[in-house]
Amino acid sequence: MPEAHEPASKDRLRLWLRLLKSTRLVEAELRENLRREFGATLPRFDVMAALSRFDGGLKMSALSGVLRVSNGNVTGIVDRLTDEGLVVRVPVPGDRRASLVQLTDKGRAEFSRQAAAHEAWVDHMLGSFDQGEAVALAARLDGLVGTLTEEEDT
Amino acid sequence: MPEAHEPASKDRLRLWLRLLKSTRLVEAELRENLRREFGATLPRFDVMAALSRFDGGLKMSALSGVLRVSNGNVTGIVDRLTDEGLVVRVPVPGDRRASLVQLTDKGRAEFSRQAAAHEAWVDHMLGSFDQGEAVALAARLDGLVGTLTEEEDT
DNA sequence: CGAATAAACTTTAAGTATAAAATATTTTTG
DNA sequence: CAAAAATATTTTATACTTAAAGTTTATTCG
Repeated sequence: MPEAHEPASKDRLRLWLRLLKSTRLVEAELRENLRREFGATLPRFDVMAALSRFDGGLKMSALSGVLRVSNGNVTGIVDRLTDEGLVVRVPVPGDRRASLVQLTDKGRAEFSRQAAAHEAWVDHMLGSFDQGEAVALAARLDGLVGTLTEEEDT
Repeated sequence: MPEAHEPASKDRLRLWLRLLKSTRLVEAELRENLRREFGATLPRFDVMAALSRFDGGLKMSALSGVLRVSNGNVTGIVDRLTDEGLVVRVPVPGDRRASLVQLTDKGRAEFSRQAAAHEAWVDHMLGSFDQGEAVALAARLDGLVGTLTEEEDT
């Protein structure tokens, strides 16, 4: 009796566990580096990164949508960034419920230092992927993101 | 003047962002499913999964090592699993500092239900990877995990 | 033996995270 | 126009997370 193949589900599970483990390793290292080099955290970096991609700033709800974290969560992170003078909440004319979060000059300067270091850390950690492999795998994962986000909107 | 190639670091950064986004999407879905179907959470599932792989149980420190989370973190999760009657802390003969965490019968039964559902969810979400692709990518990521963990131990 | 060191855990403080409820403000509609 | 529904955000309650400090117990070694 020939050996049965393992079901594909087992291999997909293994793939998921590897994906999770590598992501967590990289994330932990980035988190630690941000803390050590800048006294910053990953969530704060993520918020600043999102704001730096949108001139004019983002509303709280847009921010939580882009980052895919809950509304209440963003409130706290923006509060702390505000305390540190890196972002400001600007009232939205015509809608007194909403506010626009923007990077301050200080925030922009700080973010560009952090972003440069961040890119270098990632480049080093993923150095075993040559450029072609990086492009190909990124595209493949983009496909996955596509199927996952379509489904969710159903 | 010919267009300069983008530096590899940009492509590695893009790869990292995709990796992060796909992992978070899958993780969020698993978290939500665990909550909805079992009233459970991912950290609790992870602890039970680790315990189920080691008959005889694990010491707190071993658990935090396997899961790569801090000591103090494991304390809280095990506390809650204990309250729910899914695990127990058994004293280690000869070392009154340590204790061995073990799944109870109830914990084992509960975990096997959750694990089956978990595998099916992952299989569905990663369904766009055929078996060969899953095996190949898992191997590639295993290599990445290797380089990342070597470095850290330096 | 006894002091110093190490090991196993827990506690604490601060930050991050979610879901759900509460608040305030628009917009829609009967 | 006023009641109802929808939006934008904050608050609350609970859980997870880490780093650092603290407690208790074991081990080492002078």
